[in-house]
Amino acid sequence: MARDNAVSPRPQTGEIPEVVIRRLPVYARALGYLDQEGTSVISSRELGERLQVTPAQIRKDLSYFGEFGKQGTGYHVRHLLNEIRRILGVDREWPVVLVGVGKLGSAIAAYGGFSDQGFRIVGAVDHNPDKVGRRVGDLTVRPLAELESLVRETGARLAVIAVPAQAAQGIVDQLVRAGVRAILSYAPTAVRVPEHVWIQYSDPVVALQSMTYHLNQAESRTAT
Amino acid sequence: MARDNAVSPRPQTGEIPEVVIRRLPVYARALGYLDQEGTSVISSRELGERLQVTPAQIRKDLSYFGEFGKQGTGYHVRHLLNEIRRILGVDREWPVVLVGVGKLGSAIAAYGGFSDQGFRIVGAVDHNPDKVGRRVGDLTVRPLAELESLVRETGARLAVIAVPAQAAQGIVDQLVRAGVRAILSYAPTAVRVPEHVWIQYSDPVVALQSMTYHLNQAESRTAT
DNA sequence: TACTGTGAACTATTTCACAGCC
DNA sequence: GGCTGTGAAATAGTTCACAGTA
Repeated sequence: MARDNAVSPRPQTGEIPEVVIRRLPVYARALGYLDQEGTSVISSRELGERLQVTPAQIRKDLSYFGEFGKQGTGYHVRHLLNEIRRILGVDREWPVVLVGVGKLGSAIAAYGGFSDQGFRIVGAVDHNPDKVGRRVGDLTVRPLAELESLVRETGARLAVIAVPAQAAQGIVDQLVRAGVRAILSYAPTAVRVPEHVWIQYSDPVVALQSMTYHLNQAESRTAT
Repeated sequence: MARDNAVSPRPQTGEIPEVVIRRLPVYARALGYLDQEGTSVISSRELGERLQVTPAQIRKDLSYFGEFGKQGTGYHVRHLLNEIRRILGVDREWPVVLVGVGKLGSAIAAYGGFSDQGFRIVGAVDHNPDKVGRRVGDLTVRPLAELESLVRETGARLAVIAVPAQAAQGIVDQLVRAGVRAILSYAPTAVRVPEHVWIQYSDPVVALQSMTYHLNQAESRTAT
């Protein structure tokens, strides 16, 4: 995964840490709710309480991108939200291709939460001929062979994959070849991507397994 | 989230970093595949290539828990896998309750990947009366009112929630009250939990949004 | 020779604490 | 008075580099 940053409109010094970028969407989401609730101004302390994050962290994170707050007052919710959305590039629509429409893939296709946030699933493909032609969400499933042309036609730079582990690397290679630059993978395996391509994994089993460690610890502590 | 560790069977010095614990399941998953493929021994370098992680990191991570390798050779796959499974506490079955059986929740209930890894979904509840009584996977959906008794009866310490943002905090509070100690949340919002309860979030939109930042950066670099 | 396990060095991230401002 | 923005200090995490060993 490429990590280099560069020219920016802000007087930014050096690199912006990846962890900071990962927190920005969380801030944006909370600000969206606050805005809906009619809150127009919020301090880093209040936002931090809501998100269970320290106020200093919020302020420091935002300071990488500019000065968005007002001393003595806090942040204007709507304004900060817009700024973060602009920074993240989510102030426009992103076409996304979906690979794999098994149970999880179908749920993703039907999930409204993407389009709400500007991610439009523009096509879905599946390896399984039985699935091809089926409707999921408002899409018709296309054959895997059409994956690369789908990416090229739609200009999608983002893909979500929900395929079995053995298929993942091959799919990723095809996506990359066709021009995809960021992949969210639900396949339970690690894959290799070139430097300029971003990948993120989401595996519920991995998440649960790291929590069982702590439950065990707590238990053995009690037992002692 | 509590972070304290304590007595341990190993000559372990101090705390084990949370990041290390999060990588353990990833190592375990890869070792499982290696074992299936018939690989019996692997070096940190080879495993690192597969996972796109430095060999030093793998060795360091494992060293928190003991000495599992052989100099000049590497690690015995099956043995290391068993050790990691034991460390994570996934060498036994964990009952899990599922809250919310909308599209995502149903996909989770039907997903075989959990039971393969020792997570058995022992019950599912939903707020919506229309969903109550339906079958998902091999479960019958129960009313939300039965959530606490379900947790108590099954002794579940783990929960997966897939509910709307507004419902999340209330559900979490009920789960905690009933004795749940770790929650995997697909609700698109942050919630508050007491110190002794672990929570992990998984929101695809958040994941995608942090990637669009980088795509934008790459684009503006090219444009300049 | 080819590897592990690990202190020590380095790098990254978080938190503190306070000047400056509304 | 209450809050932001931010250097500096403190912590946390990663990588190096090598002694030890099969």
